[in-house]
Amino acid sequence: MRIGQLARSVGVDTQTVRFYEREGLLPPPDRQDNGYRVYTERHVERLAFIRRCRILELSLAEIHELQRYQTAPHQPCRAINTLLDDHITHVRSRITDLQVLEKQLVSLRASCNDDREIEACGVLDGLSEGNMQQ
Amino acid sequence: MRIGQLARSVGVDTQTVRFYEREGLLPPPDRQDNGYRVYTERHVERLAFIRRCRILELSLAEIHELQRYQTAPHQPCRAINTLLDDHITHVRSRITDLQVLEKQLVSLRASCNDDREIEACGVLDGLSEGNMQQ
DNA sequence: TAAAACCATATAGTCACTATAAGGTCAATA
DNA sequence: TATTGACCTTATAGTGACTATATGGTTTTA
Repeated sequence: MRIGQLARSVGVDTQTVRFYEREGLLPPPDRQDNGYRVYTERHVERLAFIRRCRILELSLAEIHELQRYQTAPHQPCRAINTLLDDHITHVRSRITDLQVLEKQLVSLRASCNDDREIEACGVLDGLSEGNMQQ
Repeated sequence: MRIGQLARSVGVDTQTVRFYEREGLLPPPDRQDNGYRVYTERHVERLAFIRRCRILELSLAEIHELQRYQTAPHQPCRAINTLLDDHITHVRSRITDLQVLEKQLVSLRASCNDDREIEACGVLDGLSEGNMQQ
């Protein structure tokens, strides 16, 4: 299978596939005589793994770490669970941050309506004066 | 006032101040004979405005747009409100995405405990098998 | 046979900084 | 006086995860 078919089958761009290879996330495949990359089912699985991790917004470094664990099947899996726990913590903290942000934005928005001149705009005023509760 | 004092007074790095100048967000200040930048109160206000916008996670492009509006004080301010509404929409949609993500991660995490071998790790298994509900 | 679709590499751009290198300026101290 | 330290300058590269572009070779299809 060539790079286009691999990419389509997993739903990424061919550029992204080459990028993952450069980053060491996807093993370099064999080449045809013309230099074209030839992929196997193993590559499809490996790329699909990366894609699923990315959908969960794991970083490439975290995916790398997971791949390293896969090469030591008889080690305890605590590190994997920890990695996921840390990621969950990260996601939750980002949600909290954004919820605070949303409140601030909504409150700022409430300080104006559409029928003013820019000079009197409550939003611009709120951004200009320092009465923001950090 | 020199760049260090300006930066400290607003809580950013001097590099960031120069970066904003290059990006056209902060007007180029006068220079001393030795080439040092000299800032005024106006610059402090301008930088503080940028900083407050950044705390609300407005992009530099959006901040630029707001600054353009400021130069036309008698135009109606609807565009400003719209910019903020769009940003609120963006933040809300990101929150929703992350909440979905969190559920998926927690469910994945529940499929394992710390006492297994990597080979049998529920988390790794969940990432490897394609039974993810997108 | 020619066009379309595919493949290759290399390089630059995105965003908002942050880090590093290499050097000039200035005031206070040894 | 020399030197240390804190400041300032510019230029360039790195971050993360791609995405876009340029340039050219190969294969497939009409």
